[in-house]
Amino acid sequence: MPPPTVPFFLTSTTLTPTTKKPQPPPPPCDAQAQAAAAASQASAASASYAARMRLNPHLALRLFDHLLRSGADPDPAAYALALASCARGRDRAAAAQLHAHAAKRGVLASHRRVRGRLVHAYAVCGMLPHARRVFDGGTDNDMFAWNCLLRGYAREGGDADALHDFFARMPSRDSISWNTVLSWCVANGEYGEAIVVFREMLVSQECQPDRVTLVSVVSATAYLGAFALGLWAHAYVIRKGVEVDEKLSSALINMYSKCGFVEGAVYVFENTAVKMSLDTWNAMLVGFTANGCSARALELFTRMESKGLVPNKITFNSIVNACSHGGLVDEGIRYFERMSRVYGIEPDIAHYGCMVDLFSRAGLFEKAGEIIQIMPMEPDASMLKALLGACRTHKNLELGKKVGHRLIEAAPNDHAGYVLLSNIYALDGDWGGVHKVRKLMLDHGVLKIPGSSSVELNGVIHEFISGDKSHSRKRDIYKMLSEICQQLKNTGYTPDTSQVLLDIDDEDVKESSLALHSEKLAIAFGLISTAPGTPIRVVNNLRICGDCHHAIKLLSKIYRRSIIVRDANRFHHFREGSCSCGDYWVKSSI
DNA sequence: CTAGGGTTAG
Repeated sequence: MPPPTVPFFLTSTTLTPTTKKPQPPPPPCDAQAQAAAAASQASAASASYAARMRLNPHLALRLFDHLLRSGADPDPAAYALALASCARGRDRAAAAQLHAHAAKRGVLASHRRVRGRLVHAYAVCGMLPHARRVFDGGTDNDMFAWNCLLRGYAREGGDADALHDFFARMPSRDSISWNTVLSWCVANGEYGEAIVVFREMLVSQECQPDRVTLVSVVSATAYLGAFALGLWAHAYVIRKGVEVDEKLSSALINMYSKCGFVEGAVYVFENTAVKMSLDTWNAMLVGFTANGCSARALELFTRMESKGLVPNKITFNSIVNACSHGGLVDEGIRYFERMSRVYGIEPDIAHYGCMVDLFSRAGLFEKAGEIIQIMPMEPDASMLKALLGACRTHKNLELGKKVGHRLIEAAPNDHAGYVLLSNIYALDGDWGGVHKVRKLMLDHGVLKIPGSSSVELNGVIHEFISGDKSHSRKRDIYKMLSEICQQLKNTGYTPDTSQVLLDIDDEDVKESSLALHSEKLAIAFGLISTAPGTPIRVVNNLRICGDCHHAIKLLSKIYRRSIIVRDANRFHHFREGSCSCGDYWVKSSI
């Protein structure tokens, strides 16, 4: 809801509510009379209206306006309450007006609580320079003001250096200060940094980490796929008796899911004593879906409904995707229809995208086309990507070429369209087409993203890129790699060079470029640095390529290891020569 | 009831 451009308390002379939906509890039945009463009793009375003012920001500002109009001299508490309302209603203009009043009456200089609230209001309204000026006008700022300003620096689009600088200059930091920085790290993709900051927090001994701290830390380990760190964080929670509420339990479920350890997620889900929110259920559902446990996802959905929980958009997105993954076309249609019929949720583009994915993955391209026809919006790039991927899998070359060109038009800077389209031409044996696409890609200045894979060992993350020679154990790794290649050849495996899209004519070079894919390097490293039988967990930045997928299936059998690869968006649990994805998610190399 | 919390397919 956009904030009104002019504050109510300066423009309106009546007290007719302008908000369509007053927040519960309802506003007082006779607001006008109360406001008049408030005005007549002047500042002494303002505190007695505190409770009511807190409930409704707009009313609070109107009451304050009446105080001013009556010529009263509002006390600091009245300013503080009115400013809190500005903060809640994100009312920039009102904050500025109150600032002017408070400054004129000298309240600002003498009352740090008023100053703190003003810093707060400006910070949450995205007016950092204003917040800074008010803050700098005081000499006795409290932790509240410091933390509010810190939050202002941590806002979206803020300057990271300025944030860190301000944090470092704080005279002292409490858990809220640390948590503000940690959540900034997670929100800005600085997951490794989050771990570093958390370590600094522990070392500083300034304060105890709490459940909010742990949400950020656990989430960072989830993104990194840093399983040992994630386990350590969960152990820390248990050891220190950190309270696990529904947000922390969701984060833990998410962490175990994103590390490919579904049973860990289930453990947290089933054993968390707190009342679980819909988000907790959704986290578990997403965990099952991403790990290819379609049947368990469907069961969980049934359990949700029998408990009387009301599923939301995310629930349906996830459940339709579980159907898509499991090839359960009819069930997917049923859930999609149930969403709007039973729960009144209008499908958004993501839901239509899931349906296109569901149909096209199953080879039902006419059905996928119907969805695109009936939906009230234009297909987006991700929908075209799903469709195009399926065209490749099902060798629907004619449709694939059309969709491919459309995708490149829609997302010219995304390498996915070029890669998929050139795969389609390659399948058709149309090498001229392949080269044209490659040229198009170069013309647009689109770069291939280098593949990278990481393995965690004793809490340290070892990252490899294709053909990487920088690791300290590179000699051992490459020795292992050539042993691996030999073992693979003994089983009759031949490298699948058909979709290597480099401009390479020499088959040998193509083969060796495949052999040096980052996931193979990571697995070679995993095999030589962990005890026999230990599962190897690999985190990939891209989708796994078809050749690696085939090779890793064999390796899991040859070396009797379970190998868990987290891809750009899914998991592959390799065990005894097969993969949990049922070969449904394999993509070509790039 | 003064500040800090993640999650949605491909």
